[in-house]
Amino acid sequence: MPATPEVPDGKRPTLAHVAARAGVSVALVSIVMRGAYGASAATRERVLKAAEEIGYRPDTRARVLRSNRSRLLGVQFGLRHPFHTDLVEGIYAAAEPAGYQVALSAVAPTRGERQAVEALLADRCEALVLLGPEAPAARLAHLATQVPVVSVARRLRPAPPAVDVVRTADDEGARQAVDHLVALGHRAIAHIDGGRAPGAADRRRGYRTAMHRHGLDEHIRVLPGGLTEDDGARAARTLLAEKPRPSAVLAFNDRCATGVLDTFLRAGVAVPGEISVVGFDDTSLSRLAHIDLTTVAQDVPRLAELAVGRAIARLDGEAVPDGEQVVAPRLVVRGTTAAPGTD
Amino acid sequence: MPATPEVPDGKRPTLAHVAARAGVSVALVSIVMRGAYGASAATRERVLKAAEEIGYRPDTRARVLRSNRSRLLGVQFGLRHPFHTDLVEGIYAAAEPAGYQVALSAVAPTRGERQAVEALLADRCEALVLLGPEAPAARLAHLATQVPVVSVARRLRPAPPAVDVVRTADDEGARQAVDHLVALGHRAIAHIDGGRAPGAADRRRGYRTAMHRHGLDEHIRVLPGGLTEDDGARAARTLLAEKPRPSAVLAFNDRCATGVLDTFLRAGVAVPGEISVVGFDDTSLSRLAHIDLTTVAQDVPRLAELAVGRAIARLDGEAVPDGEQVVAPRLVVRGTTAAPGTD
DNA sequence: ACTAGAAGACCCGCGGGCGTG
DNA sequence: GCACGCCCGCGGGTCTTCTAG
Repeated sequence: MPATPEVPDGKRPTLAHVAARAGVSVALVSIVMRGAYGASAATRERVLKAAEEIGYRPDTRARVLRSNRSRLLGVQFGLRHPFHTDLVEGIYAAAEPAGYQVALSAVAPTRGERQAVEALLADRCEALVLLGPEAPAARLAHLATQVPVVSVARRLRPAPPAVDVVRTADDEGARQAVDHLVALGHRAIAHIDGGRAPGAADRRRGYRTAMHRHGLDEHIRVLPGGLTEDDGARAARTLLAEKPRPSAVLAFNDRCATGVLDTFLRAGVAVPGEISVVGFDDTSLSRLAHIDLTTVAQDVPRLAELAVGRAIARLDGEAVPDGEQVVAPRLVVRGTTAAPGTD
Repeated sequence: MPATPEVPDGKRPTLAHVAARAGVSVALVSIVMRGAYGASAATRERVLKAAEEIGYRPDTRARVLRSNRSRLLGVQFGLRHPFHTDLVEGIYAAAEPAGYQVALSAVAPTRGERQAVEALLADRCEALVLLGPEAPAARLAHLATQVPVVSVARRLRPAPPAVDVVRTADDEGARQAVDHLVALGHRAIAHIDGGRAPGAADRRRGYRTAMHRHGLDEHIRVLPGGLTEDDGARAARTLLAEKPRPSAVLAFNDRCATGVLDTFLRAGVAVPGEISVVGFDDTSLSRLAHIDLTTVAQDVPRLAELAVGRAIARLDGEAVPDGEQVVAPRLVVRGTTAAPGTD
């Protein structure tokens, strides 16, 4: 029996198996598998053939162990947030061309942010990209002492040193929405907010400031909301019960806006005829033909690209200036907004 | 200068650093970190303190390399499918108590199933749990020669050897929906199908069979649909244009049903007054108060538990009988179904 | 004398077998 | 019998060395 059997039973083939089969050294197989310089074309072909035949597959875990780099980006996200899943798609698209792998760690009912991050770190991720993290700023700062940390869509005030923030100019987005509505002729514009959700404070502030600038202070109206459809529906029911109803509503996000829309439709309140509705995020939800929601788009590919780029820059030891990267939002006008009283 | 400096600059602390700091051997630290037997309480405390101080964190990749088991379950899922993300939550809940970690690999526009699976395998996952895989059965069979494979929600005919299938009795679910509608007095019940999506064929067949059993052959009507809201909306528009409209619609899934609902609402067609709508999956979408969709529930926790259980059983070398694990669906009656003509 | 191609030693961080006091 | 240390190997990358041309 040979020292290294060609077909290792139920076990995973290794470099040694390939080497034995191809009749070369292990080191040479390593060179070939990495596509590195130092093997002749003929050998290369023999080795690749042998690897193919026994179904060899490089073991990333062993590889990482040796080379001190893992080239792994850890991403924490919420399974239930469409905005997060959209971002994850963008992160894959940005990371892989840069030569980085992505490790996903979801936040779920049975799995908090702490666990999600611990898993990523134990897995040797070189940097952490956290989508809408709700952990205390101090915790993020502590993490950042161990590994580069990028907070996406969650502003941190005061900014802890070394924690990068990539976010949309939420206040500016709210302003664009208000400007649009005012230009259409609206005056009584209400805002259904996101409570303590990441970004909510800025959107609220942006709304208030914009209303003030238009001299509409007396129409400022912030209703408690949240980030789910139910939150939006609840706030919408409050509005329905009112005598002079606002003629337009800016919701915290698209999910919230969807809840508002649906509640109005069911109550026979025409949108945008009787009331205009604006969302936030431009998730796939709002783009659907039958929702057709006017919304403030976050530039997801750009956010993903910046987040990945920032993490990589830190890893490459570039002198990255502290400070946020703020991406401009863009209002997308669709079918849920119109001049008031357009019935 | 000591052989192993206590604070390894920017590097990750290892067992050796902890050992040096605590003044014990590396092996002993290993024992303590694993909570294994063989260390005195005093030593244990000293070691843990040292580890804490320098921020030591076990390296799963090295650990995996050493112990031939990785205790890692690879999960492939679609970021855009709420049903998948719900399942992922269930898989976390089922796997972690059983002592298995979960590795997520998403299918995205820039990342096909092939890439997703390759990443999982390179990462040394011991088994693969594929949610609604669309790869050819032959490919799945090939994978199964290397590692246990569980296909969730995708039936395989003929069943390849060694590929486990965990799925809902889709035909039975469609039957329950039809029975419910017939009991309410409906006769003209249409089905918006899912094309070639996993499960679509069975739901279509279940619908046809049920209609036939009720003597409603002449009312059988299958419209081409799909798994997104837009697909549902498109089919709904087709129905709107018809003269004698069906009085009820069974949609392929909840997303599709949502599209149908919205289109009807916008057209002023009352649901369930003029037309009843039934979805499939019971995703969080349908449970929302303002959608309140009657739907066929898939037992997500059970599916997740079976999928994980099956994978683990294979890994434990249990003699698992080939064959599918079929989970019963359960109709959840909510607000979108009623007797016909209840206006 | 110089180079491409190939081989061997050793290391990464950790866990287990076996030994020692 | 308990607490602990030494040594080796998991799979693969890197550095050094050796050989043939």
